[in-house]
Order: sequence, then structure tokens, then C-alpha cells
Amino acid sequence: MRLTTKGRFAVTAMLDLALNEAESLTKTKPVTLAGISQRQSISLSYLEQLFSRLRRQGLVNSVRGPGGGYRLAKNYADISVAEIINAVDEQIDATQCGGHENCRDEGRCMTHDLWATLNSKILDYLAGVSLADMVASQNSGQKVLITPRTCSSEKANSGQDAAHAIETVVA
Amino acid sequence: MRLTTKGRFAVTAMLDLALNEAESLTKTKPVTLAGISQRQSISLSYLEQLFSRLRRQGLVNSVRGPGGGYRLAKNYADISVAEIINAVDEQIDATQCGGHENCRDEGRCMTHDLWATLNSKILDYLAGVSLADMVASQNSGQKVLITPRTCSSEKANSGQDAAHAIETVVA
DNA sequence: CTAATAGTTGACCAAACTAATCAAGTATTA
DNA sequence: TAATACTTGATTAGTTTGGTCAACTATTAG
Repeated sequence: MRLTTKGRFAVTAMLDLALNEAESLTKTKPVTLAGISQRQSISLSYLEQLFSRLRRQGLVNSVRGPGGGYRLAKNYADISVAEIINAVDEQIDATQCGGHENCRDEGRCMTHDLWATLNSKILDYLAGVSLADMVASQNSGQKVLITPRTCSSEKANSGQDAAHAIETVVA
Repeated sequence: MRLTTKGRFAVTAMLDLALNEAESLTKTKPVTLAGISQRQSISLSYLEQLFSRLRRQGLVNSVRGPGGGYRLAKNYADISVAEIINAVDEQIDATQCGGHENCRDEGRCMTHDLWATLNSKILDYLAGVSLADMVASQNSGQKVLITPRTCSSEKANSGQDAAHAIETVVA
């Protein structure tokens, strides 16, 4: 498991896709990347990279040509955050033995089990959170409605104040 | 919260420090980075960068001069994985509003609460895992003893530290 | 025996560099 | 029009190099 902005953008985009797909319950048009790009202010070509992987992993289906776009390949109660992140952010390996368990005499190297268990813990949690959960929690639990984000009003912002990002939030 | 190899190397190094400090219960010599470098096969200068941050964050104390090295600044039951990772891996911000909550009309942007809660969940878990926990789980739960790792097959290190298995440490 | 002195060890600091990844732009094709 | 492929600049990860500074140890002169 690995957590970077890449996986987060992917989850954000998938959430947007879920919302805009659900908006039209009668399964009409697929959602275009251009739309996601506008609503979430993620660059179109970066979205293309992300959805290329999401498609290969079977999380979304693509429809080419005019009126095309992307659809979720499953019900969005069945798509977990872990799946999305794993699709775009291949996991890293700090064990330097590539996960092979015979890197040392007795068996595994010191950090092997360490990260394996840590990984599975985080994975378990993220696997338990589905797109549907996120939509629901956005709608009910918070007073904040689901609003498309256009955070930087002018795009002039380039992350110079990322220092004090979250940190204040308590469960 | 962010998870990369950087934070993992830091945790690995801190675990090694905890083990080798505990080896001499009578608080004799601090642990050298050169030793950690050999045992964990992490480059010395990378360790220096990591420990520079760990020191500034108050997780370790340094002793200069011959016989010098690093010591844990607290009891290792009081040092969590989350602290270590946060010390070396400054958190990222996929909200693009820098955590400010007035980036959109109604309040926060769409992904704000999303990642905030996700962050705090992961943080909560990692904050609950201490170095002592890791030492204990390595010793008890697994049949695999704590052995220095020299994953890369050759490395010419030879096995002068093959017998470093530690059974003395129990939380 | 003291007191400078040099030598050693290991923390600390700062560039610079390679390689990988992030993120965006442009061109191509169906 | 929309998906795909190719290109490019920016940032990050991790290493290498080369140094300074602090404390310990040994030598050596007074």
C-alpha cells in the first residue's frame, strides 16, 4: 500500500464519476473525462493516465466516440478505495527483497513482516470503504453538501501553503 | 499522512536503533549510523538526512565524537510509527486548498473532508503502534527471529553480524 | 605529571547528481 | 468528439562527494 497524491486524485475522480453517473439514474450518457477535469480541476491528460489504469484493472468501462466517456464497471457499493489506489499506485517495497521470503538465512528479512502486517492493516481499512460509503457520508454526516470543487479561484495557487494541510482533524 | 519508502526506511532505522540500544540495558554506547547502515543496508548519508529530521523533531538525541551516535529521546514504548513517518515525510495535500476551509462557497471543497477523515483514520492506527509493539511482535508472534537484514544477495558484507538475533528484549 | 598537539571517530551540513515519478501539454487516431 | 500516444518540464527519492565541528585518545614537550 502506498499513499500519494496520485491515488487521491484517482479516488477523487472516481467519486466524481460515481456522483455524476448516479445523477442520471436511467443510465444515460457516460461521464467524460473533460467534465471530471473541469469539476475537479485535475488536468485532462493526467486523468487519461489514471483512467487508462483504472480501465485495465476493470474498475471502469470506456465508451469511445461521440457521447462516449467512462462508466463504473461495478455498482459503486462494490468499489473500494483500496481498489482504486492499488489500480493506479502500484505498491512499493521497502524490504528490498521484492517480497521474496528467502532473502536471509532464517527466512525473511527484518522488515518483511513489519510492513506486511502494516500494509494489510491499512489495506483492510481502505478496502472497507466504498464509493457508496463516501457519497453517503458526504451527504448525511456533514452539513457540507457535495459541491464541485474549484478551490483555487485563479489557478495561481501552486501549493505553497501545503505545509499546514490536515493535522487539525480529529476522528 | 503519506506513505512512501522514505518513511519506511526511517521506521526500519528507528527499529534497529531501538533493538541495538536495548541490547545494552546499562545504557552504554549510543548507536552509530554506520552500524545501522551496515545492518539495514541503507546508505549512510541517507540515514544522516533522515536522522537530522528525527533529531530536530525530538525523537532521538545525538552524541558527537568517538563513541558517539544516536539514542532514542524517549522510551520506545512512547515512540509511534506515526511520529516517525511524520518527522521525515511531510504530509501531502491533495485538496489543493491547502487545508483552508473557505475555498468554495458553502465551505470546504469536495475532497476536503474525504481525505481529512481518511488521514485521521490511518494516523490513528499508526499512532497506536509503538516501537515497543514492533519489537514485541517480532519476538513473540513470529517464529522468525530478529536478524539483521542483508537482503541483497552479495554485497560482500559477509556474515559478521549474522548472530545478532535478539531474545533479550521484551516489552 | 601536566599541557599542548595531532589523529581518530562520528555527528552535521551542503551541494550536486541520477533516476524515477508527477503533472501537464500536444499530436494522433478511431 | 473523445480516447490514445508521445513529449516535456517539475518535483521527489536516494546516492555520492566533500567538507566542518565536537569529543575522545594517544603522543610528546615542558
